[in-house]
This record gives sequence, structure tokens and C-alpha cells, in this order.
Amino acid sequence: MSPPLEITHPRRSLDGPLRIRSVRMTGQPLPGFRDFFPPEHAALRGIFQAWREASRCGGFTEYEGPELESLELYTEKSGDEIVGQLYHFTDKGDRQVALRPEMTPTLARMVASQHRNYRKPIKWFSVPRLFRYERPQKGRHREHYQWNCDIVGEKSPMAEAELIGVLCLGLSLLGLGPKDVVVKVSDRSWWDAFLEKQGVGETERPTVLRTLDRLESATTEQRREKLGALAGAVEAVWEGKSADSEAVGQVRKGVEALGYGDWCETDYRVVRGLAYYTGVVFEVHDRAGKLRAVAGGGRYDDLLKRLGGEDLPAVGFGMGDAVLAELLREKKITMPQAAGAEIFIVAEAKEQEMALQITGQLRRSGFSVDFDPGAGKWGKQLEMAEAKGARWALLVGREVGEGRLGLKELASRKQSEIRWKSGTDGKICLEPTPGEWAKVCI
RNA sequence: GCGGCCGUAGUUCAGUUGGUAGAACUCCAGAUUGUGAUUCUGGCUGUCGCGGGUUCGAGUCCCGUCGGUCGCCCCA
Repeated sequence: MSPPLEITHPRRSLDGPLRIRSVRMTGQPLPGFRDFFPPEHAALRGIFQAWREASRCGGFTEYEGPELESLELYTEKSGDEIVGQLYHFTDKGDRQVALRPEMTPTLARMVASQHRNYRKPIKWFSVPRLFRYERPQKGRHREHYQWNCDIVGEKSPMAEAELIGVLCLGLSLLGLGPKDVVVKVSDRSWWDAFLEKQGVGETERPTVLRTLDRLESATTEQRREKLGALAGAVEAVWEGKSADSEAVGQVRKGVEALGYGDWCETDYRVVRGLAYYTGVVFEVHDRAGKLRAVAGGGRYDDLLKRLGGEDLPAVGFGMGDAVLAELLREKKITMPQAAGAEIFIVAEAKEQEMALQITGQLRRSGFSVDFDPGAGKWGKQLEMAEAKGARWALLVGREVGEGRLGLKELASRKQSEIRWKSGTDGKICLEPTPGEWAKVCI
């Protein structure tokens, strides 16, 4: 084995000297990044499929933006909570750039520049890969995929209901139900008004809300300490005694009519950490409450105006693949397996040319076909056919000259004979056709 | 940024009071050259994460570092 290759990368720091970090080629990906081998990738594809199918059923259309954005798209106008964890650097053109940590600013930028070309409400979704430079943990890496659905240009609480409905549909397509997860609905504007009544100044309110977000799991004593005089009133809200957001009521009514009433709860402890939310907010949690939030979203009516100058109301949610996969594993929900070719051609070395002709023909007809390019022994080829997960083995042996081929269903080990002949146009015609093989091999 | 645990073959791991390494599976090649789930035989790979220290001697003890993992911070 050759010694590990060592490469040094210059690392420029804004305030310090040039730092060098050596990278050892160990076969491992960079910290917090994931390799997706075929089994994991198949599972990921299963998740994507559910996301896209739910989006399609909900009337959302797909868009995509750049992975790399200008740093100021994130530093200036969206919540500054994100900034400390940005994956950012200076590019070769001396631009300050960042790998996108979330999709909303990109969406806002795109919508703001082109929204006149689209009739409102705009219902778009995307499955971007997002990045954050932070310490990897359970269900959280430096990179993840996130399903984003947004509705722009609609003030009605039915927009929130729509999104929660699509969210629930997506989860149900993955095999999750109201016994597994709960959608907690809250209202940030209600909190804002509440805090105003309690005498909290306008500038302090965002800070207090962020504190509330953090104190969700704190003890009563810790809450009293942090909140002081507010503690009593806040506790009353959390226990559901003194909160009555009209918007939450309307949203829940809509969600109920869409058929997901039992997925939803009103929970005023949810306020969301990001600063740009302005109205109804919601989070999806596992019922056991053991994992991080599976999804989260809410209304951000001011963000487009701040980012792009267009005053459009908007509401959206994001759902990451990491926590979701964790939950699916916990619920023992099996994901699709990696699939190889469905037909494997087993051929005698002398008949390889014929085998290739059949292979090409079948592939052009839409079948997935594999074979052993090394033309190994008959038995080895059959072994390979099974190892690769093919359903059928098509046997091209010495009888091929007489127009005969063997057909074997690998799992059942049943074998029968099929015929081939050259068509008038030189094409090879199989009889029966592959579509009918299931009938032949019984 | 802080703390707990961990780091041995491709993978999962074992390695006894410190005496320079093993198993299973996988992979590759075979077992009268045309029929594969089992079986048998053989083969491959590790600077025991990296660096330093203690010691006659370190996979084993100590320190550092990198990485993994879990938690805190924070949060999608």
C-alpha cells in the first residue's frame, strides 16, 4: 500500500497570518460530509421521491438556485443567528462567498427579481443541498438536503394550511403518521402583541423571543431566572391558558379540512429561532420528543421586501434529510434497496457477440440489462447474476444457433426455453417478449 | 468554542497484570472446462489514526494532535 498522500492547503484568515492545515487522504470524506454508497443513496432517493411526489400533489413546481451565493445575502438581511455558522470563503475573484446555509434567501432573491412574470400565489418547491460550518452531531452534519416548499404572494392563513397539508402528505408517503409525529403550530405575531402588552419594548422583543425558543426545555427555575417578571405570564401561555391567536385557529381549521387535523397541536412554546418569521410558525417533532425538529417553517412577510425590495407576503417550510432518516430508522421503516439490472445475460465465450447484440436490443427496448464483460465461466456468470440482484438470467449457449435461448428466474430457479429470430430489419425478436417472461417461468 | 466515550485487516470487532497482532464476514482464485443460494481449499490487505513521552520492551500507560460519536452552545 502506498503511503498516504499529504496535501497542504493555504488557509487565509481575515485577521491572522496564513495558516496551513494538512489534509491526509484517508478515504474518509471531510468532517461533517457524507458519502452515499448505493444502499444509502437508494434510501436518500426514496426520501426525495416522497418529497417530490407530495410537492406535485400539492400543486408546487420545482426550482433550483446556485449552491454558492454572495456572503452578504446572508450577513446583511436575514437572521444573524446563521452567520456564525456559514461555510464561507474568498473566491479567486476576491469575492466574499458562502455555500448556501438555507434556501429562503435564494428564493427571496429569485422571486423578487422575476415575480411579475408569475401569477400569485407562487407555489414553488426545491430540494437543495445546504451547508453549515459547525460541529457535526446526531442528525446534523455540515451538509444536508432539505425539502423546501414556499407560497409567495398570499396573505390568507390557508397558505399555512396548504403547506402543513403538503408536509403531512410527504411524511405519510414515507410511512409516518400522526402517531409518529406532531405538527406544533404557534404564532409569532401573537407573541409580539403579547409581549407589547407586557411592556416589552419593540427592540427587545426579538431577543426575548429567541430566549423563549431556547428555554423550551429549561427547568422552571431557569425560566424564572432568565425571564424575571415575565415568567408567570409566559408559563400561563405555555400551559395554553391565555393564548388565543386567531390565525392559529384558522390555520388549524384549514389543516383539519385537508384531512390532517389529528397531526396538529397548538403549542405556543414554538417560536422558531430565525429572526425573519413574522406570523404563524410551526415545527414537526417526533411524538416521543427525542429528536431535533424534523421540519420547521412559518410566515415571513417582510423578508422579500428587505432582500429584494418587493413587498410580498410569504410562507414556507424546510425539512432536512438527516433527522428524517434518523426518525425513519427509529420507526423501523424500510427504505428502497439499491437496484441493479433486471436481466443478466449469461453467455458462452464463443457466443459473446450474439449476447452483446441481444443486450443492445433489449436496452434499446427499455430493459435494464447487465452481463459479465470478462466472459467468465458459466457458473460464475450465474453467480454474478444473482449477486447483482437480477431477476432474470438469459442464457446464451450453444443452442443459440438453432434459435433457442434459456430463460431462468433466479429466485425460483425455474428455467424455460425461449426463441429468437431475426426480423426483416435485422432486429432480434424474442418470443415471448421480456414483458411476458413472468408467465413463461411459472 | 467546551466536555464524555471511542479510533486495531475492505467491514464488524477480539486482543487477558505492558512482551512488536487474531476471528468472522466480505473480496479474489480454485474444487472432472453448461446451471448459481449451501460446502470445502487457497490467497489478499494492517507502519494497531498520527506525533511525542515513560519503559529493556507500548495496540495496551501518559501528553498532544487529527478524526469519529454523543452531549452542551447554537440551530436548518
